[in-house]
Amino acid sequence: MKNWKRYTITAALPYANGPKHIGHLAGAYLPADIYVRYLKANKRDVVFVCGSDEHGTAITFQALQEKTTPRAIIDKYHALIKQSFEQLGIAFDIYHRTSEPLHHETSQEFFLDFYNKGLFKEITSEQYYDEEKKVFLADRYIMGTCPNCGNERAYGDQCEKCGKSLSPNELINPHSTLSGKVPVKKDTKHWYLPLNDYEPWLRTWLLRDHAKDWRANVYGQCKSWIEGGLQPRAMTRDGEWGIKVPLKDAEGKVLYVWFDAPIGYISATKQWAKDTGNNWELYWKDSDTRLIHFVGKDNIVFHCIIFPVMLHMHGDYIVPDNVPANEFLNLEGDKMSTSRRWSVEMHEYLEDFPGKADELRYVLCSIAPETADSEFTWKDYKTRVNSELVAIFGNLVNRVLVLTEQNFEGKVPKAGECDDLRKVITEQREKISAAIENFQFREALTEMMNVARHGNKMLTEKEPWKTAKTDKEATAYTLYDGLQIVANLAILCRPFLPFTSDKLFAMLNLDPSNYTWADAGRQDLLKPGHQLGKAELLYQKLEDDVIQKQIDKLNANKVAAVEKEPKKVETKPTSTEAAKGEIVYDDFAKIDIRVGTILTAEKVEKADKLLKLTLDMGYETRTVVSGIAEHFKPEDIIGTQVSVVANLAPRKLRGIESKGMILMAEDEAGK
RNA sequence: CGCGGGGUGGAGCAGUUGGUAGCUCGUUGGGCUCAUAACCCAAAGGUCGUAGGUUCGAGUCCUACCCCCGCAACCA
Repeated sequence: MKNWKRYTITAALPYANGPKHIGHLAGAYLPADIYVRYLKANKRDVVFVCGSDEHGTAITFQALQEKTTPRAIIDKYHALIKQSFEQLGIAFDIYHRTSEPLHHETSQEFFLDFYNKGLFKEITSEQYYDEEKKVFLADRYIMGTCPNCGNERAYGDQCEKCGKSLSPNELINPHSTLSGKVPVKKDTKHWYLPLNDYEPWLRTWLLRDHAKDWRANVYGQCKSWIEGGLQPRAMTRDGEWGIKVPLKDAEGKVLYVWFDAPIGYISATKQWAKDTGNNWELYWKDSDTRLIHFVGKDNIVFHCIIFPVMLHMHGDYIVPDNVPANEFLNLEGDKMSTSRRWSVEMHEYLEDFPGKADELRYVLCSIAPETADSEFTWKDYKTRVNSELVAIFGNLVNRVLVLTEQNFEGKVPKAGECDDLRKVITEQREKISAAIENFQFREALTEMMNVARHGNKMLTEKEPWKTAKTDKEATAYTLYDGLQIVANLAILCRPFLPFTSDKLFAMLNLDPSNYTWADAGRQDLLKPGHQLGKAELLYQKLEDDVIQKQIDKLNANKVAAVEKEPKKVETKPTSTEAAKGEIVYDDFAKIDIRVGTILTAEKVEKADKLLKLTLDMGYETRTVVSGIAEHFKPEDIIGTQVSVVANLAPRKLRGIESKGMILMAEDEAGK
């Protein structure tokens, strides 16, 4: 393995158009932070950079819609996100922002370097332009009639109704979703990165040289992109919000946000170097520097293909040695989404669980989506905190300290010839190190917890509470070892649980800055006679009501989101099923039809036609499974009223109990 | 349609180069009582998506198929 002199660690720049949720945290920031803390505990030379990504059309459009300025939006969310990270212990060396002049300069230099070397391809094309709003329209902001199915609300990139991919040119009667006006076609010139020219280089660097050390999901994705044939990609956009293209004939054009965003890592490093008196170039241009990008799976292509190509094109820069991308973290069975309000935002968690950053870090690390999508549920959160963090880790610390308090007045007793802790803990330390270096943070966390498990086991075996009455010497030896385990835990848990580590050091009356990773395994971290600090509980057990409140909040958010934007799809009850033969009045009279409001709707797994609905019947809420998924999208029918056969016998459909039957249809008038 | 990832005991996950299927939680029984009813021990529980194939031997390699997630504005 290569002996790296220094490390440049990046975590994906959060897009400053809203708060960021715990999925983002689990995907990129937490693993990056654990890795960095581990490296720093090993006294490695490392810089950990991140910052807000503040450009891009989405922010412009959001400002238009909210009748505010892009600047107001980014200022608000930059501050919010930055503070959340701090409170969660994500210890960036610098959290920069792409709106800083330094970043604009750096990005423009990059652009000009490519331009002057003649590396860009200039391509002129026709694009739709909204004359009222004076903007070029992204495909998604154009709506029209689908040439395939006649749906009048098809988007410029795809018709949601028939699923066909479209280009804006195919739409019949296109109009701008911003102004409602008919857009005009205008010529526009852009600069393209000829990714295809670098395919041979990518094949060598990525497909050949990183076939073994990159994660399967990352490697597979990249391979698919490369083998699918790379296309030149526009690196500029029409617009006002962003970094100006530094050319004379480029009025009204800005750099594509994916051109400038990754350069944000470099700008941030420059700013950090300036602030701390370091040389930024060593961290980006020295071949002994290891560059690692922590991102989520949606960012793989940018960090594994586009940005490395840019760095390679420039010539002076190193390229990433690894991109340990995580998959997605789902929430209570559904994909997380800030806009749909189905998420746990970092700042909301911090408000609702003050002082519990480590609890979240622990849970997210133990369920991190390292190889596949994983799932966060509040019930699981509670279980992991209570039966692992509290019961195993917190409890061990507490019992050791309480016993020491009771028997030795809070002073470290004398050492004995007890177990060879040194060997056990050193072994664990090596396991944790190996796991972290392979980006297997879940595994690493488990091995850290095993140290605490070992401590609990030792106490049970030695029974110091019994020997205290008969053999004071034996008690001393046992508690001496117990205290050494706790001290070792303070070191070993530090990458994962930094706040806990600080508390532990304080409780042991030790200065954390005196200890490095290599000290883990020592059996003499605490000297006999050393006075310990005040013991306190590391964690509180979580009660059911706290968790239930979060679940209720989620469901309430879902309903609130529905009320905020009433849906246009209207439905009407019907019960005409004459084709199936007549029924007598008595049969009909048995049917108890009631009106219910759809609170939630979601696709049923493993079923194309089924939707799982939650209905508010007025007198109760009930779950109904209905075979309407081919005709209605879940989000479109939420909030609508439907007729329900309320006394239909409950029946299990795909494992979900359905209590009732929906009667719905839609006619031409939508009545 | 295609491409990438995944499909392992009740739940969440490990399984590196093929050689007796592991871990955490949960469940059951027992022990202990210093500790936040916490801790320790033991047991039950899996035909490793399906069907073929290669091999002395496959969760692990090959083929076909099924299911889930992603690849599509934004988004880890």
